[in-house]
Amino acid sequence: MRATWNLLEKSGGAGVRMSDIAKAAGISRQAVYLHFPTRAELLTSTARYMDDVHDIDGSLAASRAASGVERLDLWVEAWGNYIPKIHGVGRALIAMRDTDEAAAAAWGDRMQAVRHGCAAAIGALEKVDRLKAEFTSETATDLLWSILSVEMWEKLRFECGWSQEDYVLRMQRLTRNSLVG
Amino acid sequence: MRATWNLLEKSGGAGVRMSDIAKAAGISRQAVYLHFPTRAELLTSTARYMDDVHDIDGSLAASRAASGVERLDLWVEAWGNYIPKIHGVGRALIAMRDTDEAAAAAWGDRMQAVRHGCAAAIGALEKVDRLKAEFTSETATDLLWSILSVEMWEKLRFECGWSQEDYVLRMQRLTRNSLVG
DNA sequence: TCCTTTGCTTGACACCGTGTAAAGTTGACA
DNA sequence: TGTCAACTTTACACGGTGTCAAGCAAAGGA
Repeated sequence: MRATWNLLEKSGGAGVRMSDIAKAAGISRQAVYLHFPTRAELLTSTARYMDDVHDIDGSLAASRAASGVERLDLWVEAWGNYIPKIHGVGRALIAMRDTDEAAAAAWGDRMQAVRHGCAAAIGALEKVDRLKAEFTSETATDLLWSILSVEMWEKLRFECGWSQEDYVLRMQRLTRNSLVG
Repeated sequence: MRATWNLLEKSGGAGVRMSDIAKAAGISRQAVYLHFPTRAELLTSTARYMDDVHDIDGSLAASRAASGVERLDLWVEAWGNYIPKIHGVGRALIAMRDTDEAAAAAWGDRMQAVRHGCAAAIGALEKVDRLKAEFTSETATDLLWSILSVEMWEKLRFECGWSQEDYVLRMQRLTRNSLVG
């Protein structure tokens, strides 16, 4: 899993074959299949492993503790800064989605978890009556979740050349401007 | 190209093979290669063909004629309503990006054209001094372009279940709230 | 010491989809 | 009658995933 992680990180998630991973791990290609039945399984296991190492729960603690607009800000920051860490695996999983049912499900699950984070931030906003009137909590969550998607991050970071700091700052402003009333 | 179009439209852009297209067109798989050297070439030709049929220039005329905030609104509407028409081909091209250089370039080109549309809308906003002070025209264009990306449309339309009307309306509000001062 | 288990190795192969190649058919047109 | 263009069928190369089988080496218990 560490080999997978390394390769995906440096390649940005594309063009990493099972044989590359095996070579990097110092074992034969077949040996990889002794541990992980499919490529999708290897990727999702690696993702879980990365969550462990990065202590995702810990890094989201600050945002969970806050409330109202501050909570939104902290959530955007926390998740926004987590994206680059998982980006390699994410990209690989996203690429497999079209052809591989298991990959689609795995990535869908992870994104559903992110959606819960978004819903919680929106909930906090509603609690202090600062959610713009035009939104239901549902649609606001949809919007926040889409804005904070990995795809959008990729576009802004790589195609537009934004720095990570810029990204977080501007996403905080964007979400505040569009959701907070 | 019509066969390609049909298939990609009904499949949402995934899982359409050269042989499927050939069958749908009523010719052999090899005959397809007599007309289009590669899959990427077929897809991009189809995209151009669709632009022709849809008269993309015509449908953008209204937004080009307007100015200021109205121009932004009309641009969001025009492009937002064009996305579903090209979505099938777009998805297929996006999926090929990781492995196929030509597909990446073709899709990049098309998106660059969209970016010009975004830049023009931002320019119109600047001309009447309504672009929020926090933005350069560059970063505002980046943001508008990313918000109006096909990926974001997919997410809102399919994963969040928004209707096309909702999508356009809410994107108009979002862009106004976040860009117009 | 022998036997078994565990974790690997090598090598071969099936499947899929893209793309290439070659030889043959059909119909239009000069 | 001959030629050309569009197409057909058949076959194959390639790359990547996943499967299968036989074998090997080290650890550990009886």
